[in-house]
Amino acid sequence: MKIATWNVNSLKVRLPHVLDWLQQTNCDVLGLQELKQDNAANEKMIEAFAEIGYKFVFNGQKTYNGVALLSKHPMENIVFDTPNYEDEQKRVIAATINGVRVICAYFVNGESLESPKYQYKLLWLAALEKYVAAEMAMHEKLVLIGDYNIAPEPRDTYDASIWEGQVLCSEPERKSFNNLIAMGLTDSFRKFNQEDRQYSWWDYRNLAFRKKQGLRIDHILASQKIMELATNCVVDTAPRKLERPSDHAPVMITLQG
DNA sequence: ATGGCAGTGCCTCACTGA
Repeated sequence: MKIATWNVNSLKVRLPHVLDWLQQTNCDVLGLQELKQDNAANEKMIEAFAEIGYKFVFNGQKTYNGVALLSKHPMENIVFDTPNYEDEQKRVIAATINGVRVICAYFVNGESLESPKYQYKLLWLAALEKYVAAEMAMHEKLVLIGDYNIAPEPRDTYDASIWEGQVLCSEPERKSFNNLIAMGLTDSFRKFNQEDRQYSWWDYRNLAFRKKQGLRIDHILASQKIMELATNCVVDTAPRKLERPSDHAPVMITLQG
């Protein structure tokens, strides 16, 4: 079983990339972020995904945010948004697939430490932590996948002298990431890859991708029962090389069985 | 080679992203 996450930065623009990637990887489950379209537009894409064998459930809004799950297998107990947290922004969707609880999230960016959006980020993170803790108690097999907008360590940025202490790398954000780890989740990518310069996002500007100037901010955190089945976790940079790419690359975990 | 983004929408600018 393969489970992946991908911030597509507009599903309208990236639909061909997503369709091709699903067919090439034969991925079982793909969580999407930043669809940037409302559910009326999402509904019009159900058929395109069905034609290649994927079910499509979504939590969309116009212009901003929006998340979805694509799956070859039935999706059960679909939950939209973070329970017990009022949020106009559509950032979370969850489902159980083949006995695995999959929570797909588009974490708040935060803009800068001085921004009101940063305060929103910290409150949003606190609510997500509570939600994940409750889900962990109910599901032994669980993955929290998505665009975290958090680089967990200095080596997850192309230049720590620029990024340390800044948004995406601040102590409170990393504390929240580590709170998730403390719950029993594992940063699955680092279980299999300890190399430096491993990123999942590259700025469109300044030839950042070619210069390998990126950040590792898209993650698959997995429970112990999932890690026991995991054989690999990779960032697939191939879609970032296509014409009109998303600025993020997909991250995919492979499980045996 | 000195590069100067990309997406959306009340669309030729403003806003957001990371």
